[in-house]
Amino acid sequence: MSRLPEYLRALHALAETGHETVSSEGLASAVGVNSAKLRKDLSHLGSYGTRGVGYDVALLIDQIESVLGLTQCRAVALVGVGNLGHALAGYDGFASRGFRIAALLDADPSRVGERINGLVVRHVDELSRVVAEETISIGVIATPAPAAQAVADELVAVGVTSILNFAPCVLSVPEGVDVRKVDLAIELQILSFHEHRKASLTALPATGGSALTALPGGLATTDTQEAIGT
Amino acid sequence: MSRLPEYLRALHALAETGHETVSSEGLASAVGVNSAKLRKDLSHLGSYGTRGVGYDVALLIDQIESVLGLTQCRAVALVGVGNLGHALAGYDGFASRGFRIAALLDADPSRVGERINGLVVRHVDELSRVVAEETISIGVIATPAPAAQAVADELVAVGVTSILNFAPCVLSVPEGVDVRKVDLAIELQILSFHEHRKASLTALPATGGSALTALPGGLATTDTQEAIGT
DNA sequence: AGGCGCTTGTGAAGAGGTGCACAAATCGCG
DNA sequence: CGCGATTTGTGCACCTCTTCACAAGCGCCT
Ligand SMILES: NC(=O)c1ccc[n+]([C@@H]2O[C@H](COP(=O)([O-])OP(=O)(O)OC[C@H]3O[C@@H](n4cnc5c(N)ncnc54)[C@H](O)[C@@H]3O)[C@@H](O)[C@H]2O)c1
Ligand SMILES: NC(=O)c1ccc[n+]([C@@H]2O[C@H](COP(=O)([O-])OP(=O)(O)OC[C@H]3O[C@@H](n4cnc5c(N)ncnc54)[C@H](O)[C@@H]3O)[C@@H](O)[C@H]2O)c1
Repeated sequence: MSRLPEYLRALHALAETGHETVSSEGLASAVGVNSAKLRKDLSHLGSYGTRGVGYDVALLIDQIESVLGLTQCRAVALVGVGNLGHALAGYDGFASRGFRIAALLDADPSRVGERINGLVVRHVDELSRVVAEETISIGVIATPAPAAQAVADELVAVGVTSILNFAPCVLSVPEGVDVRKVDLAIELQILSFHEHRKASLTALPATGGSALTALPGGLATTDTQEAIGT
Repeated sequence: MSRLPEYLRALHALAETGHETVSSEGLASAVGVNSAKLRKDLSHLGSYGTRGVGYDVALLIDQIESVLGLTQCRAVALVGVGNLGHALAGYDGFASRGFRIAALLDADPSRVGERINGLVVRHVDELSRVVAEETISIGVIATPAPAAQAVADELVAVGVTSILNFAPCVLSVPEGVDVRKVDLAIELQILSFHEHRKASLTALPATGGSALTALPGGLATTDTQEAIGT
């Protein structure tokens, strides 16, 4: 389930504020989901709640981390240390979430050798050597779109089976390889769509505007978080 | 539909390579979705295809952009010009997708005045003035998590009704305000989950591992793109 | 020990998305 | 002009995800 990481984040926050147990209601409202859904999700990984009491925060964290395979730190290789790659390499928030940036790779010779956050940028040709040194389990692509497919192919070739892609393009990968993409422009466009719909609804409350703006309520934009709390 | 932006991106790519029309099959495979689903999506915004021929690329681009409200460039305000904010501010890929970064805001006085990509960083207190100058339709939060809620409140207070949040936390906003979040650690954790599942499946092909790893096939991790093409 | 309030876990109903398969429509060509 | 090839648009069945509602279980208080 893709919601498990969100539960995990909320649980860590609760643990830090001293809570030892949470009710499904409490955790659900912290994450912004229905409490029944949360209970059903949690029940899929076994029964770790106590009726009448709730869930043991620490125990649940362990359980979720175990299911997510975060029991030990996972090493990720970052390919493309440009604008965005620099930000990612300099980000210290991954460590606490179970990840360690183990290698920085770039094709630009003038970038190779640069030191960022204690890591030296290496040439992308060294990829196979890097993978041999470290047990890389995830590759992150932060190169321009035209180079992304080639980089993905290289990652797959050296045995990486999970890729996070920031380039705005679709990657072709063999079966068994997982790709997730983050495209900020798409996020903005989805917001733009809602903005557009809100605007035309207030402008023409009765008649309705174009075909789509007249559609019922909230359509289906994945992962939105609309109107939580006050 | 959250797939519309993806279609749009693929259509732009097709337009650049000279295609004047596309069949649903062609476009679907470029995006990595079922062709029937694509046709159904497209039929929701009216009939703009010609049977026996396909869809007119240019016309379809116009239609989708119109539905998404991208007919004119939308102005976005970026709050938090740190590590990640710099990368976003320096990114030139938004313009071609319908967005213009119109303002950079930060709370740190030592950052105020800095010039990035032709824009001057202004103090976050000037937010209301900035919104008055420009018609800001989207706010982007790239501050540390503890500051994110306060920034969101300020954005809402000055009339912003769409927010893209990079801070790893849940935002509370009043009804009518849309929030989308991008949490890279969550993306990595979802990949980690699949990685973990793949590992335990190959290790114990018959017995199956823990409760969850024994679940059927592909679970439900939103937005994955698994094994497309070869 | 017994009862009471609270919370989990889950069956069942509902809603929505997905994909197949096919009729309707259009184009090109003989 | 008619026919076949091609492709759209969609009815229908299926399936997953969501949500409600409630029984079962647990702890605490009397
Ligand atoms: N910067 C952002 O805020 C932002 C936002 C959204 C999307 N993106 C996307 O992220 C990607 C990177 O953006 P950026 O702004 O960092 O671009 P950039 O041009 O600053 O950096 C790209 C880096 O990739 C390296 N590179 C190019 N080809 C390579 C190859 N074959 N192997 C290894 N490295 C290679 C380049 O040397 C460069 O250092 C782009 O696809 C962009 O569309 C960036
Ligand atoms: N850098 C990354 O690659 C990365 C990756 C994933 C998530 N994030 C998240 O993005 C956010 C920003 O990350 P970062 O690395 O850029 O952090 P950063 O510390 O480098 O930058 C944060 C910026 O926000 C400013 N700020 C703080 N409080 C503010 C306020 N109230 N109003 C306006 N500005 C304020 C700070 O002055 C600073 O310039 C964080 O929440 C982080 O968790 C970053």
